[in-house]
Amino acid sequence: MSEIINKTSCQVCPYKSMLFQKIPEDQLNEVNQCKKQFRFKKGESIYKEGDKIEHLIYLHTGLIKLFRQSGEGNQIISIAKPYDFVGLLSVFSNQSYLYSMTAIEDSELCFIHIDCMKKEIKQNGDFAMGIIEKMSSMTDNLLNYKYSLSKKNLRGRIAQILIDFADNIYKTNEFKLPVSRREIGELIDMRTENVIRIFSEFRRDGLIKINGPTIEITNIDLLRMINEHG
Amino acid sequence: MSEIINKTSCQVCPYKSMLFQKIPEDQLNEVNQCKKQFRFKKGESIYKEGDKIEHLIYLHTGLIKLFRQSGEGNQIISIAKPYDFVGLLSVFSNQSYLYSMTAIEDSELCFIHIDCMKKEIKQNGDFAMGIIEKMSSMTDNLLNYKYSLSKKNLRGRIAQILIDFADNIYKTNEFKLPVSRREIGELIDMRTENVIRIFSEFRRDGLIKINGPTIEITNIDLLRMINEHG
DNA sequence: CGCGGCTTTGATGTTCATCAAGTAAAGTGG
DNA sequence: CCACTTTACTTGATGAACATCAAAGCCGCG
Repeated sequence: MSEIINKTSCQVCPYKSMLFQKIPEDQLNEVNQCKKQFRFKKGESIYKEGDKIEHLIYLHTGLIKLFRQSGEGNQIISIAKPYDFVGLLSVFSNQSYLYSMTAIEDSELCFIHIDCMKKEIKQNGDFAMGIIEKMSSMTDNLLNYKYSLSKKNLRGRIAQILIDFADNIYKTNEFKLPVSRREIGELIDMRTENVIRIFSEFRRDGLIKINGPTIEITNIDLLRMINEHG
Repeated sequence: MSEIINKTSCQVCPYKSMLFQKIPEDQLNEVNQCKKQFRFKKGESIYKEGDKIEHLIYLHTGLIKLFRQSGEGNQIISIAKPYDFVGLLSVFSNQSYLYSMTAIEDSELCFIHIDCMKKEIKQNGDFAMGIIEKMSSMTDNLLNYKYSLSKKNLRGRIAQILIDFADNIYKTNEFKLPVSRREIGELIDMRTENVIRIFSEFRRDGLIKINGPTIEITNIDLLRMINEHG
């Protein structure tokens, strides 16, 4: 089960976001009042599609998947990593969450009450502008990511996701995959069988090594080539 | 060539957006000072990818396509219709436009200087909150649209775009297509030949009539079925 | 008139989803 | 702790959907 943990005061929080740096001392105290910190274990559900939106979630450590149930089989929208505002893009236009969220690694999260955010936005123009800029760049990134995926063939998509894990999430060429083959398929829109097939192909061709759940990228240059030209 | 046209004062503008209704009289006068109105003819380019961002564009009448050049062949991101803020999603996080914009019908646009928008956001919390809500719902819609497209087969995609034109843009079952077959392909991610093939198929099956550039939907119920189940 | 762009149809090939079947790993209850 | 069930992983065979290639008609425009 998720557990509540002691609050770090925003003033000294090591995860203090660029955004909250724009808030003066006294207002930051208000934010402190309306936030809670939680720890979720790998596999635990944080919110489900349709739950009432009450908090904006800021991810300190861990990984969260955002996904949507669509008949048989889910669709993963994105994977949030530390310093991300999880689901920021839709919290301000909906009464309830459009996506479910589940921790895919042990995670620590800061829950900030949405009314508190709104109040802050209304009374602090710089903060509002910061939120807008953040939303704007998140949208750009998401669209870019999805568009570049949709143009690629299957090998190119697998290459992209491996590079993404190595470069942007784990910052190393050897890492433990936090998602199953099926989940990878749900994220980059292909069948589980083909995810496996191309992993095997990459292994045979010496691009990666697979040791149980851990992946080591052994030829990142070629992988980048496949990512670009796939 | 595009021509500048006389400004309507925001106070009495018939296109006055939900957003600007939140701005009090005196501040609205400031907005009036920093806006220009233009008329563009069908086919005219408004901005190109990479141009410096100086204005937020609000579409009064007409249609605008947002697209991106990607090597051979463009990719159409979306088609903006009256009362849309064109490109709102990325104007606040970039120095230059990520997408090109071209009028695909004769259009009238209101150009509001971006600095003016930012100033308004900072000094008016309700307005800021309005922009945030607008961005949030635009992102939701865009993602929904693209996801529902990507899951469909080609017939389903053509059905969706026809329904979209009929329901959301022209509000009638008979309309003149503002885009070529190739552009339709660029929007819903398929080859020109297949766009044509499926149009012909739909014509043979009595779903639509094609008279030169105009399309008449003759069996919208079946078209909706194909849209849902394709 | 001839050139280029848009449209159309047919033939062919590739990519990927689907189906099938089997192994390994991990959770479940007695 | 072991039988049992379920879930993840893996490989091969087949077929459907779609891209690609080719060729020709149409139309506007210089």
